[in-house]
Amino acid sequence: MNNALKISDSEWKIMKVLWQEPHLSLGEIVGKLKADTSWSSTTIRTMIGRLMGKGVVGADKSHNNFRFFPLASQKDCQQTVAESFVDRAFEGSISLMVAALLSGKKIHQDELAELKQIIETME
Amino acid sequence: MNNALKISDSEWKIMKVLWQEPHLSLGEIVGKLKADTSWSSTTIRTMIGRLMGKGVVGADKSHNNFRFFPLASQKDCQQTVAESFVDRAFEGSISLMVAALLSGKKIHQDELAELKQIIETME
DNA sequence: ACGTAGTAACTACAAGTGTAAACTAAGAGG
DNA sequence: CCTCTTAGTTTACACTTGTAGTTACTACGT
Repeated sequence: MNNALKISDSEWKIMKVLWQEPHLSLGEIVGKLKADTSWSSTTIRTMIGRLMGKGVVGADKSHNNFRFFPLASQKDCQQTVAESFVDRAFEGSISLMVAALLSGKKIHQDELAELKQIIETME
Repeated sequence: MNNALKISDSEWKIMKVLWQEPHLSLGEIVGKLKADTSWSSTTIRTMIGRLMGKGVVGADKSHNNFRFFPLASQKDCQQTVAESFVDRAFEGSISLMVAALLSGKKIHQDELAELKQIIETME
């Protein structure tokens, strides 16, 4: 995912399913997505095709049908999009973004603790 | 900006100019954008029109031409987009996102210090 | 009064996104 | 062997985004 490819919102949902469990068939992906979307299987298939076109999803046809799997790791994709997001909306400043997020209403105390820990393990 | 409006990448650049200095004419906006884009003035005008359509930019026609100004504050917009971004890419976990960002190569020590401070002033 | 510069307003158009129907092939079950 | 279910493939279509040309207006300076 070094290439600056754009994964759209909807496509991202499919990637999440695949990251969580690779090598799924179309039907299985549809099943997993039933929960948060009401996309038809052809819709999902279209998006998988686009993701393959973007080189972030691969397919292998073992038996009769394809099984799809991610070609880019979630970590890499997350990092890439996070960086470009921070650049675009916060001039690259992580702290500005965190400040904006923390100023929003509901910050769990846990979240703060975790954050603190991450930063400490970092330096 | 409570409405979940989408401001596209390019539009965002225009908003930034307007946030930095409101009440600019088209020509002035074009001037400010010369630095990082090579958009023609009609292109910019088109985007301003779209932003007005989305209700995030207003115009007042004082003399002969319009002066544009933001109707949504940068803070609000940043918070909105940051929240939706974290939700989409990191399941809402700020710490996950920060971890991803910090694991990227170049983290300035300053950045870390600032972050730490933000978190401390927070609890 | 007239050209010029800056704008407004309208139109355009390709690529990307969201969403899916339709048609087809092919294995699974009876 | 025939039908049903699943999946693959093709085609579609509206909306958004990026990008801009064209045409018409209007104040401003000469």
